[in-house]
Amino acid sequence: MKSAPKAGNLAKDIPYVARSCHTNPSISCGDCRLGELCLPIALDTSEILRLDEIVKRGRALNKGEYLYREGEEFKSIFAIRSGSFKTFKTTQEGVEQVTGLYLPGEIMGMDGIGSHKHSGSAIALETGSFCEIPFDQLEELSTRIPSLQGRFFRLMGQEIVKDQQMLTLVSSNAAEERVASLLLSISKRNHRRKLSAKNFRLPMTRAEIGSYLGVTLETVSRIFSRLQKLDIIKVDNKEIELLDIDELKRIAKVHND
Amino acid sequence: MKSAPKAGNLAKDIPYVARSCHTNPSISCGDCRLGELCLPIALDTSEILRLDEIVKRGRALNKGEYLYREGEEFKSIFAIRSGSFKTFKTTQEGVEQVTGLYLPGEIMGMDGIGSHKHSGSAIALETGSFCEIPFDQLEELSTRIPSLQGRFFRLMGQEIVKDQQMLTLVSSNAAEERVASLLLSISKRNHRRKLSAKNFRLPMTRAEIGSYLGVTLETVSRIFSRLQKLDIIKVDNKEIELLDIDELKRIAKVHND
DNA sequence: TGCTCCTAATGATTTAGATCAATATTACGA
DNA sequence: TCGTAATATTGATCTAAATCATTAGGAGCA
Repeated sequence: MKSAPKAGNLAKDIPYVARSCHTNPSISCGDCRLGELCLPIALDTSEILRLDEIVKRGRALNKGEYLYREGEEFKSIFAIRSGSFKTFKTTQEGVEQVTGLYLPGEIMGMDGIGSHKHSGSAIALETGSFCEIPFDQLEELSTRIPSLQGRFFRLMGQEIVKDQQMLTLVSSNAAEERVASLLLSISKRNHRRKLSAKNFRLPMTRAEIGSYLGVTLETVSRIFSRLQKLDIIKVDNKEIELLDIDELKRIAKVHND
Repeated sequence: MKSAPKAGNLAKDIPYVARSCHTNPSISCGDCRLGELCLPIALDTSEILRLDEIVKRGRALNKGEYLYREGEEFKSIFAIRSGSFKTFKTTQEGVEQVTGLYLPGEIMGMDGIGSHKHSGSAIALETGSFCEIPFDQLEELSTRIPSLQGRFFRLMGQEIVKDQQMLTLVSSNAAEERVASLLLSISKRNHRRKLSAKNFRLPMTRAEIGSYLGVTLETVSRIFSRLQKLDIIKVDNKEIELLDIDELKRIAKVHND
């Protein structure tokens, strides 16, 4: 068994992972290395301090624990600090429909703003942590910090564009394109966080990926196998390596960047 | 030929339609009968006057004219006053993918907020008119009128939920369900505007509907024919009559309202 | 160490909807 | 008012992906 590196006696009994920057609940927005992806961007130092006052550092959640549930009263938005989360709706037949995948630095819960109720549920796909930002306080602060208001308008606008891209992807493209696009999306988002764009662990099962992309889990599995046979990706269960990103982009019909 | 009713000599040379309330460009937000669907809701009289000052009443657009184009700099959002509009993206193969249908009282253009560029284009599906609201001025006014800020946050939240519902619809449901859902959606939105929930004119062609729903135009046509044969709807080209809304809801798998 | 559950891979078969094709209908401009 | 182009319907055929079914890996646990 490989033991985790020691870092002074502060951490005697705490598992290594719990000491990393973004799982340390005491860290402030100004010091958070996710800041540039999150809300504080566009704020100056004193403004960040004011934001800090309303942000609640949430406890870690284990896999399967809920951040919020469909139909629940909307109170807060959530900034992911570590781990990964999915959002989903449950159809009246009891089938789960995945509507989103959220990685560190991304904001969840904006689906509740329009009606004061969450339109879907959110759960942790693995152990993760988050910051909770009470929305009424964020609104109040936004009227006093115009750049925060602008930042949040833009965040919501990005969410709209993201959802529309997903709609376009699912309504017009073949299964292989959808899978390729998802892999590229995760790769890109990892890259933004200074992680490897080529190697990553899929946070979702084949069934969840399929639900998200509007195909069956068998189709997802077959496409992974096919792309592996073509030496475009390497698949080891949930570990993915992108071997030929250009070819993947060609398949996903991504022309830009 | 049936002549339009006369209404005093003000309108001597102007076609009848041009005199209706929501195509009269001089009408103010406070007097607009769409107010309750649009931005002014939640504002008091003096606040509406301030909003009025920044709203530009746009000229009427003919079918096929653009409100904005993909990639164009984002400057304003648009409130539809009359007619109908679609938003769409053009794929690199030159195929048009419809991303939205907008009816009077609804707000378009929020796709540009996140990046200051429009992520898609918007054109008139028939003669229509709109109000243009410069976004920088709306932002500025929002910091001074908290209820306006809140109203706009909620509008954006609704857009997010709407897009996610569309995603869910397209990624999980059969073609017939998608068509039934679209008919019910138009019906419901007509009803909100005090128009008939049972009879309406489809503003889109079969091809546009198909693109929006992720099916081919032939499939749309076949489903219309099938639903007509079952006496669930009556189809006369673009004129639709909903004969059995409950059955349509059953097909669309809508349980609520 | 083996047992059970969950997840993934892969093959066989079926099917919903795409594609191709041929009219029919409607809208529109000269 | 006619003629042409755009739009819609309907049929025949094809195919990508769904469905059904089996086997194989892991992970967690007694």
